[in-house]
Amino acid sequence: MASVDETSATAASPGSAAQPVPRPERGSGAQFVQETLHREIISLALPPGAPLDETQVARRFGLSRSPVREALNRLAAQNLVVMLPNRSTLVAPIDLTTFPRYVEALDLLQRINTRLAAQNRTDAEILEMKRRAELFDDSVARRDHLEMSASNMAFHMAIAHAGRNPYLARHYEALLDEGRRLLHLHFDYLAKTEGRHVQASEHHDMVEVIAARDVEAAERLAHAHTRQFHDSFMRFMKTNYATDFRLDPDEVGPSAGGG
Amino acid sequence: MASVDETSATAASPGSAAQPVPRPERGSGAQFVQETLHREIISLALPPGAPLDETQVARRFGLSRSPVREALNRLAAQNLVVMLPNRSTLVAPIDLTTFPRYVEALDLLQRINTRLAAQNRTDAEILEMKRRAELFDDSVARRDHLEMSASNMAFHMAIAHAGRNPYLARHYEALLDEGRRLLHLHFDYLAKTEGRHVQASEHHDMVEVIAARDVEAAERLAHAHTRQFHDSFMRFMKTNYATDFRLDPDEVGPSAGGG
DNA sequence: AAGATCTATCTTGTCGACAATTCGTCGACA
DNA sequence: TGTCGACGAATTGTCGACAAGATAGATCTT
Repeated sequence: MASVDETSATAASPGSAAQPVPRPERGSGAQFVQETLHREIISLALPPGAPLDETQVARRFGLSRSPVREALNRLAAQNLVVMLPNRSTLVAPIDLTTFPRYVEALDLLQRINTRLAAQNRTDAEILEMKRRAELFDDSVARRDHLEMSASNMAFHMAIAHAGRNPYLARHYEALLDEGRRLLHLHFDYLAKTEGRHVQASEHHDMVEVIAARDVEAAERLAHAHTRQFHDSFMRFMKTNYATDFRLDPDEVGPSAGGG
Repeated sequence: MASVDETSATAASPGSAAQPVPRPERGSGAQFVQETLHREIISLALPPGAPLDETQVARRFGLSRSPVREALNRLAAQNLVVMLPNRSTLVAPIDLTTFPRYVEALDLLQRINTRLAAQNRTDAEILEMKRRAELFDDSVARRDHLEMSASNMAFHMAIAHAGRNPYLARHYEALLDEGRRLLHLHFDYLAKTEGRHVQASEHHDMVEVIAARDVEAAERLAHAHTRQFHDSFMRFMKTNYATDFRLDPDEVGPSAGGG
């Protein structure tokens, strides 16, 4: 199911891939487990609420429980799994009732980071943003969902890094990463119901105003971008989960409007 | 600075910083290690850059390396320690050059959380805020530095919880926790140079405007509160580290969320 | 027969041990 | 005398095993 990217190019490893038996290189055992589980959780291959038995995961990766436990701990710190004390650990459930709160937070961080990028960006960072935007376009063309959410996040993180505030960038990154599961939910919906409506041009527009150092326009576009995601996801919710979810109709971003 | 060498603490030495008291508490040894180290790092009893040898920490707590490793992993997720791969793990250094960036992030989160609290607070939460504010006053009166930074954080988190956005509250909490080390640096300075200038009344003022649901005043006070911390810390920096630190004179909080 | 209790099994938390890697020191050589 | 290489010590990453706590099923009681 999931593509196996070889993180280890060890000696004498010609082409062995796509097996639950990776190369247990010293020091990278836990990291490999973490990255693999991360990918599978993000892509919803591991559905929310699925139990993650330490022994079973250890057997699957051909490792002992120690590196698995370490990987689970790190994933728990990212809020991707929840570890019940003395009980099983399971993939973090998605609480859709907090979606408006999530968008509220995402909107704020997206706006401030994009705004700061317009203030502080260098020319080299503009080129990097363009490269990331094109990589996102490529993944969209290939309909590679995992690559889409990954390259989308990479694009926005390129902006955040240009903003030069590691604290805001870190929190923004955490929010984006958590939101990738929602994106995948969204992707499945778009693939099943109608043609994809991904507004790739928005990314390029954002780069343009950042390059022009237009601070206000950058924040406005960032806000619109969040809102686009919000509206699209709400449509998805209304059609699929037709039950009254009481997703309250708060405006996205409390004092954002108009700027 | 006053480096506290805790590595020499053995089984029978009641050290000042490192208490070798072994806790036979069954079921949550790792949590105890985490909380103890957290406290000692926050209070600067474990100075930034101090090495944390797994074996030594394990010996100190009378545990094996497994729970210690788990505790260190969680602390690493909180950016309180850094784990060099295949090498020692040490207490996270404090990069004072990023202080303006830190304040920038703290200001934003403080303003939005306080603003949301003014919007969404209940009467019970107002009472809780008042209780927390008084607990802070008590700790100030007792000159208990650890309690001061803890109760200050608890007060602001009471506000954040009233704001009803768990994502913004979580990031705010992380920033406050990271900032506690700066507060302790600050406390030492205040104790050594002049009488304490802690504006305890600011907390009560904040509660008042939140109780009155005055959204704009709440954000304004939150901003002023951050600025107070910023200015005070900058004075501390200028006197103690008289070197040209190039702490850039950016305005605290450019024009981010405010409308 | 329904509910509570006890037991069997499973899972986690912790432990001690081993292997691999890194760092410091010593020695050799130009 | 300065630089390079090897050896040794120390620390981390990983492993298998054991005990405590929890879950589920079976048994007993009313």
